Amino acid sequence: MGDSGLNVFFENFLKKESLFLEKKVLQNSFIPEKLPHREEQINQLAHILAPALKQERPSNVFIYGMTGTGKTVTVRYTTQELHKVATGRNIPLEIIYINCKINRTADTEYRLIAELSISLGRMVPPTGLPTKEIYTHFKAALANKGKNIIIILDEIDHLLTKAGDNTLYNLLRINDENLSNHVSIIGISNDLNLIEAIDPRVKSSLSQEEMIFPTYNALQLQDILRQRIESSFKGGAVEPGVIEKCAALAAREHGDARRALDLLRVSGELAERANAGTISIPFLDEADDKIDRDRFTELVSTQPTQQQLALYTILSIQPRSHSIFTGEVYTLYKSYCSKAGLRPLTQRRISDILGEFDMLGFINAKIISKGRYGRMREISLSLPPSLIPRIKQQLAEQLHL
DNA sequence: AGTCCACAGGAAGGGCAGGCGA
DNA sequence: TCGCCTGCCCTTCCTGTGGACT
Repeated sequence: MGDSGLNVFFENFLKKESLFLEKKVLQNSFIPEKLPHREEQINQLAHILAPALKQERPSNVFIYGMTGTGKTVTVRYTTQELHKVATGRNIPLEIIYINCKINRTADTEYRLIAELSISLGRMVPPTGLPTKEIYTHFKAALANKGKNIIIILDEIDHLLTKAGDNTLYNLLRINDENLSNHVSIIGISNDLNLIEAIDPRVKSSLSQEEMIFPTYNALQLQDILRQRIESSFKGGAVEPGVIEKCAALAAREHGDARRALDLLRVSGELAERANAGTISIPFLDEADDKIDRDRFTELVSTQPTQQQLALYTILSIQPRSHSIFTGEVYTLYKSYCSKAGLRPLTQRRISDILGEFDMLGFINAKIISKGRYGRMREISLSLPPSLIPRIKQQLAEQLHL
């Protein structure tokens, strides 16, 4: 495309009518005015938090549910409403939301406490101080506020794996020594197993109240989609049948509302790019592919070199249909290392990396015993098969293999 | 009943980078 | 600028273990 060609393209781009009214309605940070099929949970949470309005300390809450079951949005919605009422009546109330997964803001004890202190308006260095010191800052910041404070720890399972339950234990104990204000904690997690494994003292304290969010079924997802479509797309932009299919695709993945909204948004973008006047089912299918593809290629390309090499090793074994075990991966990994001119990591480390891959959803690792012939991980790929050649290719290029 | 394989995964610590105060 | 602290990645050394084999 020459200069003038580009020019025409941009001009046309501007002239083109968008299918979207407000795209942000489909983003998962958006908090709608109504949350269909979550009335009960909102109600329950409201009951738990209401004492804050009377300057009493609400119970800690532990919320569990799969991804896309509306945990975060329900909590944000409810606390937002609570905050509105409190502000209207001059009741001191502070609500801090922290996603323990984003930007590594809270994957260590230090960073979490630093982040909390900053949220309370106290500047602290992002690293460098002894952990004890940072608690002193945090307590000082709390003392300044002298009111009810609700801390929302989203993806708290991430905090637990990274920082350990000691962090949470220390945080939960803040109330014991600090009388001028009340700290309540809302923990949100999508991994129930992990919570079962934590220190019982932490568990009982954190889950004074427990809420479990059920997954949405296809019909409920349809309601959610209809509600969002109303304000996100122009009238008639979405063809009949798209909502139903979109809900069905998302319901296939344990009723994930986030997935449903992403699907709709991406198919809208694809339709726009193709100059189609409406969103039809083929765009939806394309979006379904694209979302998987983007998620994994992004994840793979941002892995450190050694991790990439380990993944490449697994991918290159995979075409053979027999199951793969740790030993085979490690042996082959070492040979690829010499090929790529890298010093191989120890088996111990690779073992951990395989564990990370399991967590990331690249592989499915199961520990099995072959009796006399040892105990090891049985590895199968959980990447979408259609993506494997593409990812392998991408890794080969990045690793110069 | 006991052995022993081939790892899993815990504990401790080394080395390094980034950020701090002095 | 230096020494110091911490988190992170990694190694070393270690103990634990399900079940086929003897």
